[in-house]
Amino acid sequence: MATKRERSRLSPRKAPRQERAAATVAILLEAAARILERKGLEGYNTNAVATKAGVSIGSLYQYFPNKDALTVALIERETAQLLLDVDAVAETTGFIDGMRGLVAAAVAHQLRRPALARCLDFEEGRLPMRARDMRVGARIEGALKRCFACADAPVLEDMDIAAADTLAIVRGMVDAAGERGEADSVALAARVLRAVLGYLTRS
Amino acid sequence: MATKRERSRLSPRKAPRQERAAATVAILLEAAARILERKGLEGYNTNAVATKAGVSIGSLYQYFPNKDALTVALIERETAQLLLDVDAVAETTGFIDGMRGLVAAAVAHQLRRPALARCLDFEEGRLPMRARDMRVGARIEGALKRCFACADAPVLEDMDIAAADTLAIVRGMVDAAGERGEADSVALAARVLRAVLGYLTRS
DNA sequence: CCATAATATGAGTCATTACTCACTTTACAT
DNA sequence: ATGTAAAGTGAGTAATGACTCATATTATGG
Repeated sequence: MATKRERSRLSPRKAPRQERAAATVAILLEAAARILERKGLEGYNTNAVATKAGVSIGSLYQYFPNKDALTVALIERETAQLLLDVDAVAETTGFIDGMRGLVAAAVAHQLRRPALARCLDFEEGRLPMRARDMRVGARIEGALKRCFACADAPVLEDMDIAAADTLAIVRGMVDAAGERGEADSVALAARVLRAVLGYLTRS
Repeated sequence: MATKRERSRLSPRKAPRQERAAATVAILLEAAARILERKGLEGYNTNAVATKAGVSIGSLYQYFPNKDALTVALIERETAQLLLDVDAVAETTGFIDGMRGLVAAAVAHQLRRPALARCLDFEEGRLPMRARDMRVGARIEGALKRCFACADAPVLEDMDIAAADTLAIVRGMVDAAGERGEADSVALAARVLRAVLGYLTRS
């Protein structure tokens, strides 16, 4: 971590106008992802990203004003599908089905690229991301609370705490599973659902 | 992260012989802890640690051959009490009491210095620590499995998976609680125990 | 074609940081 | 007292890594 210069801008420097530029941005993001999952935060630096992308360091800084902006863009790319899945659960009616859907979405997300997800989770905690409401965790908590409001949901003392705990259980379990290389998402989702329902329904 | 030199030695360079030296080592470790919990991994560097400790950088390297060795020593200092507590549970007889004891130990550990524990957890995953068996997680899993073997324990399909999942649930919940500043360890321990027992006893 | 904007390049700059070493100071044993 | 080993010092070294900028190449509209 050399140079602690401006780190205020987190949004992209400029949008790519031509298809060529869009491709460059995509390649840069994928290179960043690969480095993070292979070398971890330790080996994650902009020079390495540019090299791995086969793009000059100057091009990287055409689109991202600084390293954190690149990280944020990657977080957004990685969580896009998860957020779609989470929002889709809003359509579901019923407590159990809702919970099953949310758990399945979280498991699928984390098992897609476990090491990457873990690094980005850590970075998200450090970055001054835009409004808390936009953060992935907060949006999942919102979906959880909607499930808790279903007619067939168990009675809960404090929905906020229940949502936070549920999210923590899911994150903890899928994170650990990803780390030890577990790949069977069906079995994992079943166990996570068991833990979550056990927590929520136990008197 | 400048210089990627020798990082093989993880044990202290030499033991302090005089009381003065032992004090210096202790001060260095505490300075490292404070920096980690205030500035995170980002601001954690040996020069800063030495300065905060009011000790010269040279002295730091008298006792720690490299930065990782310092981190490892800090991990050992921080987890010492936890491991004592975990081993003490071995005396307990009975499944429920054993689980209660383990959960209480984990909660107490993480709430002691939440931000620090989180950083060290992350670092432990990266460091080539001595034998897996020595790692904190592995030792807790061992204690869990001993609980699972109690006569009054629920029947479990796969103890290894159950232990790993249980540890993940505990870690996830206490980690999240620490992050959002929850301080009531009794309430937290109760909820964690509920989650764990819910997971283990649900058919 | 040509003008202009968009995109791409990469050597170079400068701050940061892990770590060394020649040296001084302090404590202890005899 | 004094020799010796332990402890402490901090300026300095070299590597690293974020980021700039002058310049070159490519695309697009007229």
